Amino acid sequence: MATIRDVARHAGVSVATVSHVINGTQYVSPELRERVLQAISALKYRPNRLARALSRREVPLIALVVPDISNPYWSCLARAVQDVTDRHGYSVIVCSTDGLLQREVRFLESVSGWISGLILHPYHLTHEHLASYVSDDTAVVILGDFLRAEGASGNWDHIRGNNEGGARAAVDHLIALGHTRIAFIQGPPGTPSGSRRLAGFRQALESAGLLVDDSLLIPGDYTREAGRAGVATLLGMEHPPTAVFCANDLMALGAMEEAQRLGHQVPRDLSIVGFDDIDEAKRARPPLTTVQQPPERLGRVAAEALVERLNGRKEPRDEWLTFSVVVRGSTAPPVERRRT
Amino acid sequence: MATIRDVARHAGVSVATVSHVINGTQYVSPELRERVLQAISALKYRPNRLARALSRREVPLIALVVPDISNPYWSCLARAVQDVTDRHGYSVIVCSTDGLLQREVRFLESVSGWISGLILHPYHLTHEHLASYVSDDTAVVILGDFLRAEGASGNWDHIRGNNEGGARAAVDHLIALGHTRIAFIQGPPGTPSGSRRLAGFRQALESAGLLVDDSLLIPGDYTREAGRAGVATLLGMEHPPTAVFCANDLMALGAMEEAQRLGHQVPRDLSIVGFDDIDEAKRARPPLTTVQQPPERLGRVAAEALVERLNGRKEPRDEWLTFSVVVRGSTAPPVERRRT
DNA sequence: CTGTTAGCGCCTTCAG
DNA sequence: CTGAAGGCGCTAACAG
Repeated sequence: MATIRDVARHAGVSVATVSHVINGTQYVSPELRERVLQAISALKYRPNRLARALSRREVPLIALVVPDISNPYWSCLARAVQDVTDRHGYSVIVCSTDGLLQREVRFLESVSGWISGLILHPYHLTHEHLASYVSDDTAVVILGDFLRAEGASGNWDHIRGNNEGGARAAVDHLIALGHTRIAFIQGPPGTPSGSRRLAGFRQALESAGLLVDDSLLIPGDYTREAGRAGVATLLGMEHPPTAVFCANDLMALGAMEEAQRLGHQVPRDLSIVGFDDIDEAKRARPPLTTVQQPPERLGRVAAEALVERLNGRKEPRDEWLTFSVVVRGSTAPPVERRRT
Repeated sequence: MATIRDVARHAGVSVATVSHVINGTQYVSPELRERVLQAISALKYRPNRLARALSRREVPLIALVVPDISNPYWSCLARAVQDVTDRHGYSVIVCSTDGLLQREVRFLESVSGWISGLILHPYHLTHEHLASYVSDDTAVVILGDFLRAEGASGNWDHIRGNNEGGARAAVDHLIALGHTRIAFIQGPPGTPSGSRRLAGFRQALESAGLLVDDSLLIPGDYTREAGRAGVATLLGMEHPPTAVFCANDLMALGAMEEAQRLGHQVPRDLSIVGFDDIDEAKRARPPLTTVQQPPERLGRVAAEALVERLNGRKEPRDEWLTFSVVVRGSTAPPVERRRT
């Protein structure tokens, strides 16, 4: 590999001049510039990015850590992040942790020192982990709910949706339709978003004076298959629910497919509500009623916050994104009501 | 940030000694070693990985480029790759190109210089692109079919499955069951795997003396939704096929779901065959008959090839993985036959 | 065994 | 406007 010195020699100029024509850091006479350019292509010179980063003390790489990249919610968010950061000259390294603390930690460990910024949605990661694996000069944006220790050392941004409020609103919608026997297919146990959505579910029922039937609280993990399995369990019960709220769209979609496969009609026999509003939700048949909290927006906002911080902002930013319930075709009043 | 020099000063030793205790490159007396270790933790010293990489002339990062990370086939492969490379001290940067040449190129561009190895499954990328974006000292393993130009400069490894043979075998299975009207839901147009599987499909029909009905050649793009849409088209025809071969499992799964949703029974009314044997295939109802070419194996073999190359192997390696048809519950003789 | 020293490849003052 | 020289932080010979 040719070095900048080889180019300088070949062009008969100094390394400084070569550096200037490459980076446009200073005016160079057209003649010299031309000679340098020729030398560069003659030698197939490519600047060594490591050396450049070391010297400039900046790396054009940022990392994005999400729970499950095969979930369209996250792949969509990833794309949104890249759209923003690309424009500012940063490339993104994406990691899918599959909900495993070990992978969250391992990834941070492996990229630490190679990146100048980090966007992450922690599942199990705590404040301590973050503080110990991420150096202070790394810009950090946290996505979603995350326990921030008191007197936390990290100066990090924080962008989140309203999991509790969104869940409550979704269930309120079901209750308003007349449902009283409402099931919940949950998110992964122990995760912030999972427990907040569960809390919202409970609140909605309680403030409507309805009992929370624990047998209608089905475990899940945000995958399509969990939705399938969950709905199969529910529909096999003696007194199946008339509506089910799923902690995310992917499970709702799976639930809907499985319910239909088992010969039930949605929403006539079973109303289904999701959470997120991923792209597929509106294309499902029937289109899915869901809590809109689009990944594009979250990704964009997070990426913009990160770029700002990379550009020198110091004050931490803490932002709550709004949500709304989008009523589509997968919800309707329960059959009993209809017949009265 | 503390540097190695700060540590040396703090411990009252030379930088070389510090370097040696960090890297274990030479014996250091227990006493000094202890002093160094203390200095390190006192100063919260973390070696600068950039500087280390520059000096050692090796980067512990490799890149993996796949068409669509939200497809379980690829996320599974990614995991297999990481399992292997982790053990050898390399971290993996994954990129999903979404089948876009622009993204293939852009990613290569952005990681070039930051990685010491590369595993990729090109969709549109040509030999020239690769040669121009990847420096000669980068180890490269190519996955799948890829046109290798004559007199190619790149010294690259090549691991691939047998797309054509696998497709042919799958269709042969359908033919052996007695199907004569067989549809094909295709892969993304213009991609190597897509066209090879189509070729295999054609060959099977032709060597059985069956006509290829172009109206049964449905476009697809390896997504679940394409499978759904494709089967809906097919089942809406005047003379629907009795069997459909899908260019990958995800489409086959989508096709099966949609067929069932529309009230058809699989395999009684429609036999379905996939390609890949992803994890979900065996768990579908009915379990999917498919061409087994497991992503774990491909990922592992590719990663091992890369590591070997990183360790100095020079001769290019060119390997064809074997496949087999796994007959499960989604295929059966066509109804007409049964009744005779 | 330990310390000194010369790079790794690039950027960046700072004279001229 | 150009070039010489020092430094980014670390590793690796090579003396001692």
